[in-house]
Amino acid sequence: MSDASALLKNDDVVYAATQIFDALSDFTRFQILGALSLGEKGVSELQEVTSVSQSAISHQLRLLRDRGLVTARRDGQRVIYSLADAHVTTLLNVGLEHAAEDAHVECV
Amino acid sequence: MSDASALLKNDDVVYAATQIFDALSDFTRFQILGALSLGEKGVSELQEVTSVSQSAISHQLRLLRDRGLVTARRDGQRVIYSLADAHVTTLLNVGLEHAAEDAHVECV
DNA sequence: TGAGTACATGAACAGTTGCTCATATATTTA
DNA sequence: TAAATATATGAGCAACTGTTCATGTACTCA
Repeated sequence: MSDASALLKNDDVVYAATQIFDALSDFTRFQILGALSLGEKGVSELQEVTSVSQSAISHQLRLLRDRGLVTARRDGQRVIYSLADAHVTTLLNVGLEHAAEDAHVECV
Repeated sequence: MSDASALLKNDDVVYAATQIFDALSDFTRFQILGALSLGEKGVSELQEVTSVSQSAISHQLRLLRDRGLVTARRDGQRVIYSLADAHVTTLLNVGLEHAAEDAHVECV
């Protein structure tokens, strides 16, 4: 249990935090991570969730992998992606909840 | 209490979430918000926390205000900024905690 | 009113981002 | 091995971002 005001003084921690938020700040990447939060998926399955090309998705997956948010394993011709850890799921959910409240979304 | 998988299907909510994360994805903005999480502050006080010009801070404060993350009130010559709601504090803390864990920061 | 202080704004620019297109690599099956 | 399928990569480009510089506005006090 760290104290936030102490962490704020550590520039490396602050920078690391901005990098996590940056990964979540793009629509395509958020869709990818959101889809993966429901279960591991191959690239072509992710393509059905987003509205961009296969190439664009691969580029974003590379970025997410480089930043440690997703992991990949090969399964035959396919490459299966998963979220790297529970942190990502937590952040996705917190962001979605708050966005939903701010936007006054009707709860169906 | 919303279900994340339902929110994921709502493009407006997803976009709103990315906008929140985007606001937190810049070093200067994160420093500003972090400072405000410890209490309201004027522009010149925020300048001591960051390493950029007064103009740059004002520009970022404008962005944060437009996105509803901070509020401002005038007090004489000064303009005092505060975090708009508890959501922002929560996200800051969650991001910092996770960044600290990922970075294996020593807990002093 | 005029000078001084605090903050905001517009223009301009270098650096970055996310995309598509074309092509390369890896794997399976005939 | 050749063709088909699945994914990755590099180049190139339009759009966006964060900054500084110069200047504008708002308020206070003498």
